[in-house]
Amino acid sequence: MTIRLSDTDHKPEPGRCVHDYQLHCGNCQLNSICLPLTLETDDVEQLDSIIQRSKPLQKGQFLYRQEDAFSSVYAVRSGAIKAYNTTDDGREQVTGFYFPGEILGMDGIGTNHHASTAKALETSAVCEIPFSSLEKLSAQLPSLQRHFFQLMSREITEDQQLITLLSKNSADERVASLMLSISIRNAKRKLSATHFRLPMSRVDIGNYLGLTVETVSRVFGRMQKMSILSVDNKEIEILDPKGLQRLANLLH
Amino acid sequence: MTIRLSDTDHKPEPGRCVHDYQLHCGNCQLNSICLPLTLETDDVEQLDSIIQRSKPLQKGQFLYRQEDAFSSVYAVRSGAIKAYNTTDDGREQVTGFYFPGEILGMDGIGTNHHASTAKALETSAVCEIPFSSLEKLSAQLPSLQRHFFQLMSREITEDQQLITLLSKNSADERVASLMLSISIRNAKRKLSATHFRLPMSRVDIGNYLGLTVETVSRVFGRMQKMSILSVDNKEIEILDPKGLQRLANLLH
DNA sequence: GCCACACCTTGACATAAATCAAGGTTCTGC
DNA sequence: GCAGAACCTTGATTTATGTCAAGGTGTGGC
Repeated sequence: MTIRLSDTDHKPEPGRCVHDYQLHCGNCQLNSICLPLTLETDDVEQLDSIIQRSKPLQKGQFLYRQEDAFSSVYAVRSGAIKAYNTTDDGREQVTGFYFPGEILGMDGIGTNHHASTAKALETSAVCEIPFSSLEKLSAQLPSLQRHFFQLMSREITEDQQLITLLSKNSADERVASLMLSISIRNAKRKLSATHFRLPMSRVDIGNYLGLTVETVSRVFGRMQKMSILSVDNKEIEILDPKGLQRLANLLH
Repeated sequence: MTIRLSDTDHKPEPGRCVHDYQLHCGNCQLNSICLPLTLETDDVEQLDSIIQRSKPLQKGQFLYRQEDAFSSVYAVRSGAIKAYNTTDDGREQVTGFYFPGEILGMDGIGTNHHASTAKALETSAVCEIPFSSLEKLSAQLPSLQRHFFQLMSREITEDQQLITLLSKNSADERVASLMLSISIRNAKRKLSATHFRLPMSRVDIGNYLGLTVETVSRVFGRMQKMSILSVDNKEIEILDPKGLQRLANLLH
């Protein structure tokens, strides 16, 4: 259960693909949805130089824990991470799922301590971006400063959409919205928008959406019966995208 | 229903207090909880020079509306503002109440359009902070950049706390938490932590907390019966702070 | 290849909060 | 100071989702 981020003695095995460890922002396929988005080539190199890449996290390992001192934000390179809060009375609330190209950890900036715990849902690689370096570089590169402000702002609007979902929508609408969100985010990464494997358990989905496992399971059952989804354990196929949007209440 | 922010021909009436219109960040009593928090005297003056103050908003007037082009963030100087999202199907979700010293409008940075509508709950004065100026100044003043990153981060963690509240807590716990939040924010402004007037309606409270008006009203009734609160319409007195914390589930 | 455990599904029942309904109170404009 | 509107309260009833319970399925370790 050790965090391996600082482990640097990794030697690529002969004959094994090592591109993960030679990756730079400039040639990363995710850079169109990640931090370097709006940067010029020279600026990307500067950003690249502050980013630390490391060995992948295994399923169940922690990227950071609630109350840990905050020092970096992280970009997911591969895999999937869940972030969750633990309340005083020990209950957990999943606040987000992070897929490749997405940034997490910004909730620690305000207090210098992480306000949530981040855990790998499957084997995942992340880029660590030391915040102090990011701050300095941001002051020099207006487009980076702007971009980071925008990322944080988007995190705010996404949280507010989740607030609305939890407060106003039925179990079916919530699950449909999550499936659509994952579908859209897959499409952005040039993956199938209609056929994917969920990295998280039903418990995690329920926790994120404010529902019990049983309810999530029943909703999947109903959607399957309505031929909107085909659900085979964690394999999801969206059979009727319009129907799913209608269920999510996104189609007038 | 006009927004009066750009109205500048105000002439102080003789014998009427005009200090609102001569206020600077340097002498503002709220500056310990507002933007200038960590700035040196010279820097405060620079910040002060970009801030636009204006005539107060009357109750019901809009500071900005969802979809409006984003150009500024706002600090509340007096009164109270509510922010809410309107969904595609016309339902509203209150995402926050903003009191003096608090900053709103940051949800517009990500897309250059406001993601919510901000409406005055009572006569309110605000300071308008043009974002382009704030960005430029932030690049020059590291402590301002840091402070603004922190403000956005705190907005994220607060939204995540609301997510947890909506997802995991009962009606009583939600209402108790809101009362405590208002009490704590009042204390920060050197106002009474135990006796205050709610600027928002029961409908707004219910909307914010994901409850109906009837439920909110019944919860207040119950708390009154338990001698935790004294509720006289919008006048609230916290009779038993410990009891309220226990109800909010914040006391082990 | 099998055991154990975590994960998922389905059914029966309980319940918190929503909905529906009616009446009371407070505020606002004239 | 009055009329109308907006706001708030309280009661009776319904309902979506939670809880409890039991059994099925997939998966990783040995």
